[in-house]
Amino acid sequence: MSERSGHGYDPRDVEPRWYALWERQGFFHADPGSPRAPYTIVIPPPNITGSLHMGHALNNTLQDVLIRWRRMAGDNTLWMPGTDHAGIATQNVVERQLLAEGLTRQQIGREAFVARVWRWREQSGGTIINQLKKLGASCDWVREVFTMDGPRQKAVLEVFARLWEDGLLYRAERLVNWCPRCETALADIEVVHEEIDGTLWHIRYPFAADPKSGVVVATTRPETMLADTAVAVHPEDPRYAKAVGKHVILPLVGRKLPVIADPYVSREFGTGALKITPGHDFNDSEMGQRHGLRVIATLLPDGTLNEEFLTDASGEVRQRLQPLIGLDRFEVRRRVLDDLRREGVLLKEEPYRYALGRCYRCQTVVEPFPTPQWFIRTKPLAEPAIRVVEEGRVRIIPPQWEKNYFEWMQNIKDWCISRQIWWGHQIPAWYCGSCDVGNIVPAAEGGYSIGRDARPIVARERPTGCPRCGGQELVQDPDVLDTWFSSALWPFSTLGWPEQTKELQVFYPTTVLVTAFDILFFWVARMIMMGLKCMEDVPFHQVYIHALVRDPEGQKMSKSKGNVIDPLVVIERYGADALRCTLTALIAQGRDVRLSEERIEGYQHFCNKIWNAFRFVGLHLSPDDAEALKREGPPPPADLADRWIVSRLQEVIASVTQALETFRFSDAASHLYQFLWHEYCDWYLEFVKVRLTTDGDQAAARTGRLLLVHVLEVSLRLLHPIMPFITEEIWQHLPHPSGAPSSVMIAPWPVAEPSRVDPEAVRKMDRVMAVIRAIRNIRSEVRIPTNASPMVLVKIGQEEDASLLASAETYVRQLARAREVRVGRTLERPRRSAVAVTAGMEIYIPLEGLIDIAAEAQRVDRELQKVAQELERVNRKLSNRDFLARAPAEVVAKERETQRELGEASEKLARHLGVLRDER
RNA sequence: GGGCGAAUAGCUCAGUGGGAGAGCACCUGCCUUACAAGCAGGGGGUCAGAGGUUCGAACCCUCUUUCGCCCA
Repeated sequence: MSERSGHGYDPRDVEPRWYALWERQGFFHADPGSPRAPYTIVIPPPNITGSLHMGHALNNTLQDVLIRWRRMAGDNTLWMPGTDHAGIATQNVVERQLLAEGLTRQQIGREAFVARVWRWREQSGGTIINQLKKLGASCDWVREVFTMDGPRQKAVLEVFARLWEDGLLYRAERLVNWCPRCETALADIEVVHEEIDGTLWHIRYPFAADPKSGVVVATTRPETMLADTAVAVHPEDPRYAKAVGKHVILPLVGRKLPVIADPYVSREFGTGALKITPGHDFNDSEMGQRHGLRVIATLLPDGTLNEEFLTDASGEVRQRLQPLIGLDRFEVRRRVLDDLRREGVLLKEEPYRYALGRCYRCQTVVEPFPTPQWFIRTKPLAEPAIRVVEEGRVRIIPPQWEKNYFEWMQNIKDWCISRQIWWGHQIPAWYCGSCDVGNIVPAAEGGYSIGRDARPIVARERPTGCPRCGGQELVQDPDVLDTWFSSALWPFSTLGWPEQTKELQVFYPTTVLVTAFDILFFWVARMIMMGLKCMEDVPFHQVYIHALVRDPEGQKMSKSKGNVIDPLVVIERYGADALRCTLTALIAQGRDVRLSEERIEGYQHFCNKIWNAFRFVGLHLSPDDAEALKREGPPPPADLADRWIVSRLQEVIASVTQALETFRFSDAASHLYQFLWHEYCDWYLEFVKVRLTTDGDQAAARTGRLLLVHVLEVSLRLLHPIMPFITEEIWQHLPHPSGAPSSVMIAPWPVAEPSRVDPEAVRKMDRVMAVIRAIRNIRSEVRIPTNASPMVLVKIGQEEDASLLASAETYVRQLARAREVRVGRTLERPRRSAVAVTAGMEIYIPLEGLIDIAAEAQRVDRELQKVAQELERVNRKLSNRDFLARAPAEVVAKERETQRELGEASEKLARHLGVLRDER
């Protein structure tokens, strides 16, 4: 890293200082008693095991931009913070700790384990909250909640009971996605599918009646054959017409399987014959139901082979397969393949690409597994949730996500909500130890499991007795709820529901939810369903869906790839403002953010630019100036440059505000970047510098100093939501009227004043700047030494330009480093001078022998070519009769104007080129 | 297999029918007292390809190619 020059902006001591002050002053706190319009955002609760990554940084930066903007705009803003208990993830963390001590959770028991997780949460669960503070997040921290705290537990119990009472919950044995490592069921969407290069094995199942022939099936999971209960073919497949109705013998096991016909079978896949395993495959399970097939589960919850598949096997088979019992399913696969090979029924192995499902938490390959679980009937909840989006009561931004939402909602499956883990909301269902005792199955280490046909007693609190038999021995369902169950209640549980709190009344429905697209189904869809069910109203009016942060090559950032950019490191090195500005500027609707340190460095430079502009402004501001600003506010413009910058400021206020209103974060950032750097610093500050350094009009110089402060002050307010720290640091140094707010974060959001918009000044300054640019261009191209001050002649085409250039003469002279600027309608180009044509004016710079005339002729020729090319295009257009007849009049008029300008420029350049060539 | 999206300067991306843009990178010249983390100037594009609609297409339609994501 380069050495700091000493003039740079150093965020490291600035940022923590202001954050502490804001928090201490209570600026983040929302008052439900306020009469102002509410504006609410609930934070996507970060996982307590988490540490701030770039996804969080992006997501929370955007929320903070919105919240800080609306707070300044006068809304009663509530940014509701909290954390998520993250069932499996948190349990995994604490189990790993136990493992390091040589313990398992089963050894210490459920109660001690849960106590230990709570202890871990007290110590480490707040890490990410402190990291959010470093980012500058202005959450209402005194309201911080947790998905497992008392009020949130109460909300979960209430919703569970209501769903039960309304018939939207059921407990049943179904094939579910099972993670053998976590030993729990997963919801369908918690399974991540990944294409892999695998193998398709062809296995011959001999006919029972004629073992010399048979049916060849193809499978990617040969070990599941142990649980096969049929072979299926397509009813219209001529290859197998004679096989249907016959029986085959399952190799290795010896079980007799019927050959059934089902139109579900694809004739193109493999051999056209499918082995059917209702206990280990979702499609087979459905087919099994249609044909009344037996369900055999060959695995234990940990993925090892059990003995069930041998129930009807002969003693000989039983003995032969005994060594497989207790082996892991993938080892079983290897052994089964060996055995099949030995028996000569493994006919073919072909490479095959297929999708493999893995646990989204631990990447273990999931296994379809029949177990009793709790499900939510989602269809009745999904219908109204679809409707509110169709009707626009919930707006999804950008709207292309609506399609995905509808697609998923219309094909929604029942939601498996029970998890066989200990950390989470334990299911509020009890079973009677008297009349239902047969379903309470003792398990290892004093635990128990609940049978398939148990009769649950659902209640908001532990029932005193069994409502059926009065029995007193009740045991609670050992399962806990899917973490997303409590997250689905977040928009109202955080506000105190089911209590009818003031907060709930004022801040629900929330205004906008900001989240990444990857949890649209996990979270957003479920919040809409639950909000409508429990609150009878939408949980939020708008959902802003943003993309993911990736590395410069577009790869997902991950620790294993080593391409992670740690936001905390970035904040330490470049400051939170630089990071926030980068993320805000790079986020474009629907596109992933490709983040590199290089980009962040660019916005660090922007911080530095603003800081140095402030240093200049501060340096020239006298105590009298400050007093005047405090007393009277900004002065009226003294000249054209003043009118120009004030007018441009109004346009920036309007465009930044509009960008934020339409969630175009990057537009807001780039408008401010462009204005502050390329208009305020590059031009206005230089104009004022001219006034300050020449012995001219002292009043005009003073106006310039005051307007520099004024424009900066307003810009800082516009920039504050994106870059809260540096704007506060500078804002605090600027003079403010007495009674002004004590912080920029509670200062009013700027409002554009139409009366200060001055199109004439903008148009005129554009001409002045064009002249300066043209002179600079010549200087650079013909290599006039930097310290030389040549004479400049400007031949004008319209009288108005005479007064314009007269009034701006010092600006032109100093910013273009000209000794003298002579303006006239009838000026002749001096011999041996450089020439430029711009804005209808001709600019001559006599070069007194320094010039290489041939090179200058070449330069002018290049310029002429460019103009001629443009002119050619316009001429072609204007000679098209159809264009003249059919294009709108204003478009034609504009083209005519362009034609006139280009024509003049071209003619002038051609004339000068001719003269230059003669001068050679 | 179904769906969605993308392809514009070396890179990252704006640009919803009427003069191809920005940031970064690159080249040239400057330490000009706010800023070298800077200033001034400059070069650079068959808007993936083909066809269509239109007076006019980066933009609308169709097809093709390539890439990404989601669902099965």
